[in-house]
Amino acid sequence: MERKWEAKLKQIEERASRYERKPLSSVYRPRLSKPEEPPSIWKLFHRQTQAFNFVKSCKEDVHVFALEYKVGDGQRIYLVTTYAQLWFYYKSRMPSGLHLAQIIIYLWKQKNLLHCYEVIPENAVCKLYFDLEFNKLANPEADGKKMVALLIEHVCKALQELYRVNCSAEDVFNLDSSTDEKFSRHLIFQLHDVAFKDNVHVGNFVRKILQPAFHLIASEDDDSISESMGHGFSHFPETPVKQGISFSKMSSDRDRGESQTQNSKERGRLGSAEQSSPDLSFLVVKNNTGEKHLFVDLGVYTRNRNFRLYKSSKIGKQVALEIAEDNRFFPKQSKTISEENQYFLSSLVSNVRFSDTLRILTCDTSQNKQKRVEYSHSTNTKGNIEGFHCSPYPEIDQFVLSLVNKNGIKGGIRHWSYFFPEELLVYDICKYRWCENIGRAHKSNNIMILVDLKNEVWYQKCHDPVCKAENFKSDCFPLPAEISLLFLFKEEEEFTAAETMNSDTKSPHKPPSGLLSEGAISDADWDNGLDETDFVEAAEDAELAAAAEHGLLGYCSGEGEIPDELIVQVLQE
DNA sequence: CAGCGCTACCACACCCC
DNA sequence: GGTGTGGTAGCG
Repeated sequence: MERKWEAKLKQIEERASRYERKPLSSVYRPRLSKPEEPPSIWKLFHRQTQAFNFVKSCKEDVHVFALEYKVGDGQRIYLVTTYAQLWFYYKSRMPSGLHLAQIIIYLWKQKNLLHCYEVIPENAVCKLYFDLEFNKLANPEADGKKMVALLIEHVCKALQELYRVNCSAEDVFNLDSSTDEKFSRHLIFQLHDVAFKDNVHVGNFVRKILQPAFHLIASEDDDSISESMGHGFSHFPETPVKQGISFSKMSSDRDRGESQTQNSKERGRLGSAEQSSPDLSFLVVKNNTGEKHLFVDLGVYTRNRNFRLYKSSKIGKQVALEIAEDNRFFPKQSKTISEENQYFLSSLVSNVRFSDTLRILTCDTSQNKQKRVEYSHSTNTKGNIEGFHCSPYPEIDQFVLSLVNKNGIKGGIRHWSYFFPEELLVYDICKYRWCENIGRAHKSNNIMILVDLKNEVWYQKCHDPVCKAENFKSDCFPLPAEISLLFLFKEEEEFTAAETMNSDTKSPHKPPSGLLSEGAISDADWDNGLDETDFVEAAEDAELAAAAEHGLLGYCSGEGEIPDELIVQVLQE
């Protein structure tokens, strides 16, 4: 494979020098992609923050992926694209009807997607996921499949007890990346209309429900396992603690006869209410130095965690994540999306489908709970969220503040609530009491501003008993376009449309234009970001882009040649 | 020219018995 | 010896 690419590289270099000798003419030719087609986005960045900044500036539903590109020190670059486009290049089958130039681009992109990771953005809603592993040689008696099944059972029970969420092994996408030496799995839970607030909350949840297992590895000697189980800990203690902290805390609690700390008090209280701890001894494995560890890797719940994609391998390794033998999750059949694509989409941790009934689960640590009183967001029993001062929608907060800062009165947001089914943000306003109903400010009652995200309007109500009695609601006013969130949902539709276009069922003779054409340009565009010092390069890029327009986009006219130096440049990176 | 976000670990200072 | 801090190698 490597040799083939070296040969290809040489070929491309030769062609590049040909172009240097005989440059392309600069006749303008409009691009072929039709306006209604989804725009192509394929941008590479050296820095993660640049990639995320680009995502922010981008109207389309794009995501950040990390590509490993150098063997050894795990160096990564960041790709921003849509799920649909990524899948187009990612899937192994070569689409028919491509020109040579397009095939080269296709192959280049595909080669660079072999070691591809999803970046799970911090503060982004995501699925529940697990990274599981143990060394087979150090644990000859361990039955990996059985351990996975027991873990899933335990997690489902916990979801039911803590959040009243129903699920089973059929909702768990089970991916295998095992080798002869290592048992390795990824589990991605496909909960219906339920997701976690972000992956830090997922981590808190996982630590919380695995806490009974921490005692088992905290003990130095092997035979104290059964003894340390009998302390009456609850199934899912109130205060999830970090693994590292919990070790020392637990052991010191035990040493002191366990009574003083708040933690142990809580455990005692809850412990008496619950039955004895579940037996999580199946989670304890040994590493190659013989130390006890958990089967569950707790290090994968950090901010912007890179999580390897379905069908990707680590650089320098052969084994990719594939559907496990004992996987029991099967995506819904779709006419427009291939089964493989469905699996791919299901494997993405931050690919959460929005719906009217989406419930966002949270799980805080005890430390964060204190902070939360100050910043205050909380999920009530219905799964709606509320808080003080600022909502998760800063743009809307700003807009609401602009409404209540008028005529020298400085209004503020006292409290907000978000109602999922209605997609309604309710702001309790302070200091600004102007009421449309009475045409003046109330003397002692506050008003509310309601933002209806579904219908993209806002209106005013108030707490005054008289206004309330007549169920007063002001006229609706449209939200300013820039804060309208409808695009979010529109994009869901667009995304589906894009899927349809790129699906395997599409006419084999028509390559998804737009994807290839613009992608070719963006490839060279190692986004220099806002680095003005690079204008020389930028000028070169512009030339190359022009070249690309002549060559690559000509898949109908058939005269196209690849803007080679561009690809050579990228390949050499 | 160019990854990121941690945790475990170590060295050291400071404190108290 | 216990505890807190600050810097860093190295893991995931």
